[in-house]
Amino acid sequence: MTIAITIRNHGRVAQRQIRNREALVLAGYKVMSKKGIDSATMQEIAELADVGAGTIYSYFKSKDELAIAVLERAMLNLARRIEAVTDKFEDPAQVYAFGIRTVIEAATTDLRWKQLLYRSEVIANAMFNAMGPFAIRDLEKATHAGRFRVADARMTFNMAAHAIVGISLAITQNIFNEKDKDEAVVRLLCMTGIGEAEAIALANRPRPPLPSENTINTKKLK
Amino acid sequence: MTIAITIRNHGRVAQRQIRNREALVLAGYKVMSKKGIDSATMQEIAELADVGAGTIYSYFKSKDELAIAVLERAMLNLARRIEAVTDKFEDPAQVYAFGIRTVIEAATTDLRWKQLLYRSEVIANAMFNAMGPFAIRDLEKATHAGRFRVADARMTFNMAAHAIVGISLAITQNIFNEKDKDEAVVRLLCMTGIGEAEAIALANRPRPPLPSENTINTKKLK
DNA sequence: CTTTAAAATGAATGTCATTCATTTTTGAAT
DNA sequence: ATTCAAAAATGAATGACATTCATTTTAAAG
Repeated sequence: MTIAITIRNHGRVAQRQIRNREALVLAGYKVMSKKGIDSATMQEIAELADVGAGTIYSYFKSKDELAIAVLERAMLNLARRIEAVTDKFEDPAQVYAFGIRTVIEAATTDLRWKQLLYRSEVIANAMFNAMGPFAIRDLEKATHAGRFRVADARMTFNMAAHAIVGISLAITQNIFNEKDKDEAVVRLLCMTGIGEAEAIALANRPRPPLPSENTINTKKLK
Repeated sequence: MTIAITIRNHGRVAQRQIRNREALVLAGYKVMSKKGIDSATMQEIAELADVGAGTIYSYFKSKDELAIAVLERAMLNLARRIEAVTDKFEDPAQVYAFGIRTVIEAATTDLRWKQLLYRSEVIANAMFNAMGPFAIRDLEKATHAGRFRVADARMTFNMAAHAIVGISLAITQNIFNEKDKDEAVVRLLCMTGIGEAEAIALANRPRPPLPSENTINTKKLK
């Protein structure tokens, strides 16, 4: 009897927490993507979420932890949109190539992402955590199919994530040109051990358009 | 007459400024490499340099600008020590390989570097600025010699710098193992377009020891 | 010995992230 | 309905710094 009650209670609390947590992540995303992570104040985020300033700290240990959740949410969302397109691809190598290219495109084009790039170790880690499961799977598939030569897919994507954030940041700061994105993709593909010629061929394949943002594909990773 | 006076005066002032600026960078390096960039306070740096807190701001616009100067100093120092060894190498590809490997080693082994890794976009940019002239030259030489296949050496090293910082940070956080450094070097070499087999061969060449830290080689880059 | 402009100074300011003593809400139990 | 203890929420207060700026110090030049 007591057990049943406790369980029901726990269920309720957990549900409410999740609802509020998501509201906070959403508010955090809105403020941080408008002003940048550093300039976003906890006060403003709390106001937008319509909670007290202290409340955020019941859900996140620190502002950085909130930022991580915000970034992972954004990354996961993009990963799913990518997945919806690459689902139909034959060549696993092309799946990876499309993913990389699309992320660079988003990071350098979307004003909201630009604001988040500054703290690059945070965003690269979020990318690794949220997109890693997809990217690592693709790297392994492609290696298995003999297309790539990757000994440690996890490491390869970890390094790729940092390189992607770095080059995206440099492009938004006009250190490199918009046109240089193709060459950036080639270098990232080279990291898979296929050599330059093959990387160029892969980078030049045509890319289908991405589904719109609010098409939230909740399908699980298999 | 007036002109002569002005010039002499300017010369003096400039000389003094340089001396103090370097003292500040040195103090900044000492404090930041002990406590980390964020935990280092301007107050403590000023005290160590024996100047007032406000004085730092005559030389650096912000704490971040000081951090950049600190990091570039450390990078340039390491670049010169690397240069002293690779001077004698025959294969330009090996010069690049040695440089990469040595930087990863320093970043993951030296306690002072570990403290600085956290702000990865700052350190990656410092690496790009301070070591870039050397690394880009090596990439171009190796490409010219037909060893590498790099279309844009600047971009390749920009991305490599971010990947190096990223993987070094991950190793210090035990996300990856000390032993994984070899594979990291292989991936960075793959970025040059040579393919995995050749990258592995290059990464496995024996490495001579680095000259000690206080051997300040001021020889210019030619 | 003045004058003057450049440098240095460090107390004061302002901006948050974070904390924590109170208040409010919740939901089972009676 | 009412009570009650635990869980959440609250937001004013705190503390930690980066940065500023009105003043003081320094030093070159005449």
